[in-house]
Amino acid sequence: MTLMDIDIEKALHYLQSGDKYLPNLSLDCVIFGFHHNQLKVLLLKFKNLDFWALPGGHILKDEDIEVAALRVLAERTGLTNIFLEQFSVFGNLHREVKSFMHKVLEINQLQAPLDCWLFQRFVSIGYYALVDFSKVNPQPDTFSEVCDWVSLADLPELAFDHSEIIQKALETLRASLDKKLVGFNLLPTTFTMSELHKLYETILGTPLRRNNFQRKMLSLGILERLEKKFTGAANKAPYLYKFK
Amino acid sequence: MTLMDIDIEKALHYLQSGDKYLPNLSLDCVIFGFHHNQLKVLLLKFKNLDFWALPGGHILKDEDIEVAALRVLAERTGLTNIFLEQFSVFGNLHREVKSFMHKVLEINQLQAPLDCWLFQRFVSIGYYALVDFSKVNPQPDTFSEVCDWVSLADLPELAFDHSEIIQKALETLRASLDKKLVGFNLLPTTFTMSELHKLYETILGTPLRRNNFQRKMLSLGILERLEKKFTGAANKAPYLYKFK
DNA sequence: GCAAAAGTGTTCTCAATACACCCATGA
DNA sequence: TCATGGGTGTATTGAGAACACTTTTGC
Repeated sequence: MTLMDIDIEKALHYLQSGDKYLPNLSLDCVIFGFHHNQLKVLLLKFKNLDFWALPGGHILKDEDIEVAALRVLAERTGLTNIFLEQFSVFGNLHREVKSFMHKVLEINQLQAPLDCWLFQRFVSIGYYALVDFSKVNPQPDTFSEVCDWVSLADLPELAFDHSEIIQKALETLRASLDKKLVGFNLLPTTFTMSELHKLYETILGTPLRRNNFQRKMLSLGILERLEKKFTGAANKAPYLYKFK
Repeated sequence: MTLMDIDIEKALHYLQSGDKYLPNLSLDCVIFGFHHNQLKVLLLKFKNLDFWALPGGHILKDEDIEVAALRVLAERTGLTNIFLEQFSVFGNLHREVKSFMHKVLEINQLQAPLDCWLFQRFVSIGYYALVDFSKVNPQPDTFSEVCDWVSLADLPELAFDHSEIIQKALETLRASLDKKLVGFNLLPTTFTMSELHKLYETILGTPLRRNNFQRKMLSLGILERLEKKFTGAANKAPYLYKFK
């Protein structure tokens, strides 16, 4: 097995940068996107390990926690101005961060003292973000070889307790969909009713009657109807809408 | 002005116990109770200062965060087995914990080094708890002279950002009332429909039709009707109910 | 003309609302 | 017998579900 190189200098710098951040605290971002009628999350694959993980990070000592989350999001997606919401804190004693970190360092042949800050207990603040899939430019970090979208229906093996975190994020998203109308953050600025319909069906995991869905959405008074969109398909051209 | 004494030994011990806890992390508990048709929260009044605050605490290095919250609740109420839910994290850079701590120590003539752990930045995890008012036995802590119920409609001046925390807790409670049926945790094991009705009206802040409310509750199938309760009042005796 | 998908109309159902009425209780 | 609050009956309303139908588009 050949190993992927990691940037040793960057890695060592990271291992020694514990005093920049609030200790014992981390944050994990569940970044949702919608593409090809599938709900996806942006994940990182560790170099030389068959584990994926959520984009995450730490909070600078003089940084708002929300600003820290936005910073992490910007680093992984290239985007600013992202819809973002805190949804839960994961503070179990047995989150098993330490053993994963050991694996990551070992496989990459990095030495770290036993009292390295990364082996501490971490209480993690969970954020979920909704982005326009087409605008994202995924960027791996030092310890990951890939940063890519993964379908929620087909998640790989995840490190830490990140499966649980994604599950909880999804539940929060579902609950907020009707109540706070957050779904539009997953679409481009203009979209067809059919696209919105598919989005709702996918997130909620249940079929919704096309015609009733349309009436419901229109009755909310939050959509502005624009020109028609001619796709070349042999059917009536749908209107484009934008969110008011 | 005469000062209330504080237990110097306990206070000093507390000032030096920073290494027991996860640094930069705290938790605040919004404990709701219902009494005399009013929604109340349990607050502490600082000794020799005109500020009140939420019961709070820190997380031991080898303690689950939820266990820590239950420990704080037990210390202030004498109760175990409390309904408890995490609702938000407060991590603003400018929470201004430090200046309040200075005031508290100064007025009580306690010396603390400038690098004392209490002057750190704190990210605080907010929990709300619902308790049976009649079962609570409020216990002040070292730095407080009073631990008592305060009506939400009549809050005193609060330390830190505790007003904001209470507000957010109330919003969460309102949203959870119908969805998760958590309200019963605020009542004794048996109660009349009228009591439940008043509870809902008080929490939601809106009048609810008595008869429709009754039908709605009964139709949920979560109440068990028990014997009648004869109060001595000149009217039909209401049934007692208990939550299934 | 035809298939495919978009858009709208109409009925039905059920729960929430609003109103009315009867019942038990103690003074 | 009366006032008071508890409990139930019933008509009305409105939102959502289920059905049908018309319209537009490219082949």
